[in-house]
Amino acid sequence: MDTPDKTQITPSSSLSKFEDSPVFKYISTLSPIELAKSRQTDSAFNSIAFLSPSSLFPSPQIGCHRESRFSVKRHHFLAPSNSRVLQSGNDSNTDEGASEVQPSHVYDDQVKCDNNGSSSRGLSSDLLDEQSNLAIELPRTLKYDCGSPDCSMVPRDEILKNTSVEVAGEEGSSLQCNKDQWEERQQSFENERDLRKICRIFPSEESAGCEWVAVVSDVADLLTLNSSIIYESTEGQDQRNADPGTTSFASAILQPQDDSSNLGNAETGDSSGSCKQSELADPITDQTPAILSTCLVDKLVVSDSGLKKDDKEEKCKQSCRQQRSIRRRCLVFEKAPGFGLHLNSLANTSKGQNHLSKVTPSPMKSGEVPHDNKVIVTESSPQTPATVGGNEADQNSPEKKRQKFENIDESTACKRCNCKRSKCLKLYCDCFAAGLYCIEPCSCQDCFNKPIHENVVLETRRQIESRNPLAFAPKVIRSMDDVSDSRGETNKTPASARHKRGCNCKKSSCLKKYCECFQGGVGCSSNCRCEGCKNSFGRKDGGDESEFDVEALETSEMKAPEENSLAVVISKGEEYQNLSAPSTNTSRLPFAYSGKLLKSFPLFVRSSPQVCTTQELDPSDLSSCRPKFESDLQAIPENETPKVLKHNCPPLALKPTSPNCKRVSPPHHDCSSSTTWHTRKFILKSVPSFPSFSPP
DNA sequence: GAGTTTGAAACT
DNA sequence: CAGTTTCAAACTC
Repeated sequence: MDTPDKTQITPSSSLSKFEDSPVFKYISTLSPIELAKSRQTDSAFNSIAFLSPSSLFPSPQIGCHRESRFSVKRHHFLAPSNSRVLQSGNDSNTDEGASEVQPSHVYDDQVKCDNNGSSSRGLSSDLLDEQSNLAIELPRTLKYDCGSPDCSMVPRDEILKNTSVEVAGEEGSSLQCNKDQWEERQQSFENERDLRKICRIFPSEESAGCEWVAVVSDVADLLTLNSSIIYESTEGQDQRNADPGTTSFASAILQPQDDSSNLGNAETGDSSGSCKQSELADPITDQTPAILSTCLVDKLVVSDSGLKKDDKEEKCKQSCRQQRSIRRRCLVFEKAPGFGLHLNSLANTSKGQNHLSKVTPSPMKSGEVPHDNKVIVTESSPQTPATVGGNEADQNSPEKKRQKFENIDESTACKRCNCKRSKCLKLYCDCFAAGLYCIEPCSCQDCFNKPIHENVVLETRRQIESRNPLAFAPKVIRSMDDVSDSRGETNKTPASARHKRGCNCKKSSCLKKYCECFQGGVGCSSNCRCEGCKNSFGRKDGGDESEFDVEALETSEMKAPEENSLAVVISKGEEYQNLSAPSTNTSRLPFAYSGKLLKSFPLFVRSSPQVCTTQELDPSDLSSCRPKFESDLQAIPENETPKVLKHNCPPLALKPTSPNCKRVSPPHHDCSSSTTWHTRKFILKSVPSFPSFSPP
């Protein structure tokens, strides 16, 4: 994407080639406007390669962080339009944009000729690869288009028009059409025809933003999983190339650094440009809630910005110099019935997320929800660029990975798999089970759970779900009424959570993490077939909260210390309602929460409304946190699970991981008493609130 | 770090 | 559905 060659390609050179072509000559005979024509094609290319970036992220949040780059973008997209006035080469920015665009536009023409205006679905992944950069950029540019109710912005119109021309694929001859439409644009910028074309192409739904995702997903065959890839500049391109067409747009957006060095420098010509990109980190963070709201009905966006303001600039520069980027994992689930995502992985992030605490989680608005079946999970690796930057040489080394993994786990509770024989295509693999691609921190071997093997992953998931439709469903669920399960039996764990299927422990007495119930921080239930259950969170045989004395909690804590923090996160419930409310239009299995990977996906989750943020809690507050009790939220009657999954926001099984949260209070009271809750608790609408932690 | 234990997942 | 095998995490030394 950021191949150095692009910058070397001067607009004049590529342009001259194109102008020398017979086609161009022919076209030029049709109109006196020549240069504009070629540029127009460039824009068209962008459009065709990435159908509806404009619609992709209608929500303002995305736009926010892209905004800083808007000027750059306008050069890319407006310059062509203006090129009829501008001379190429006059503006370095324009040059930059032209250099990037032009090579592809020729290709675009070829594609159009071949496909005769076919939609981007017909585009090969290779094309997308080549244009991935543009794909990232275009949506950013177009954020204004889709995000703004006001269409008055000239740049937007221009962009839309440019986009519409080629994207619509309605022209028999794209070039001819381009010319014609371009002339029309010349005559009137208010012409909405093109815009309406866009609208046809990208249904103007509130969730239109997701159309873009859908488009990408089409190429990716329903599911686009973008792993957050920590790559170096030399590897980054390879990596990107290795992920044909699957580069998550969302991922890219959430991760401006990817092209910061590219575009940022393009605009400014120096490192400062990239720094501007880095400054986007906060905006990105701020956007998180919005992103969540946009994608979260049954979509969870988990991402983080790895940069802190304090070090932001310097880290930015450093990262720019090193040309390092962290690509956030991004999962985009299209309408793939039965595809669920384990959000297990979402927990564990107490640290390093403070910056997110500043973010005011925005309850998801139904209108902000993109298409129903899209799930966008952007996982951000907790590592900051600086952190990442340390691992240049041996990232592939298993030991290095493990070390890194462990470091990550410590600092950010991010854990990845270590599969050796399953190819990470079985539920053994935590990553796979969580619906996530394996990424660099993983120590897996022969891993197929990567975007490059997307089809394999998808097919495997289908197979697994064909066997067990709930295979990717949450494993730990919270009781609806705090006390009753689907059969009316009483579950009285403090968190009212139970492992959906129950454990089958024989030797561990459900006191070790071998036990999924214990691991999930929930008590055993009648669903369990365990023997000698001594689950400190609640025994199968009726042990309940009464057993939750401090001693028991501490015991459990010591055995599963990492799970405590999340409990804090999940407390206070109003927003969970918010979370669940919009999900009514979801039709896909929710994220699945096995609980194992909760440690893995720290950061952004907290910023989301669904997942309470603990950022603002003092460590002391954490001490009053409940342990795992609440690590799983939603009570889903066993036989009703599918229904619930459809109509409710996916329960978030959050596995606390903070090592810091060493102290755990008895379930009933303490949390409230000692803690000023800045966090939210997650409670389903229909689910009574957690027992009040507040003093009576 | 290597080896063992454990129980879920997968297989038969 | 039950029994067995495979697998990777958890755990121990």
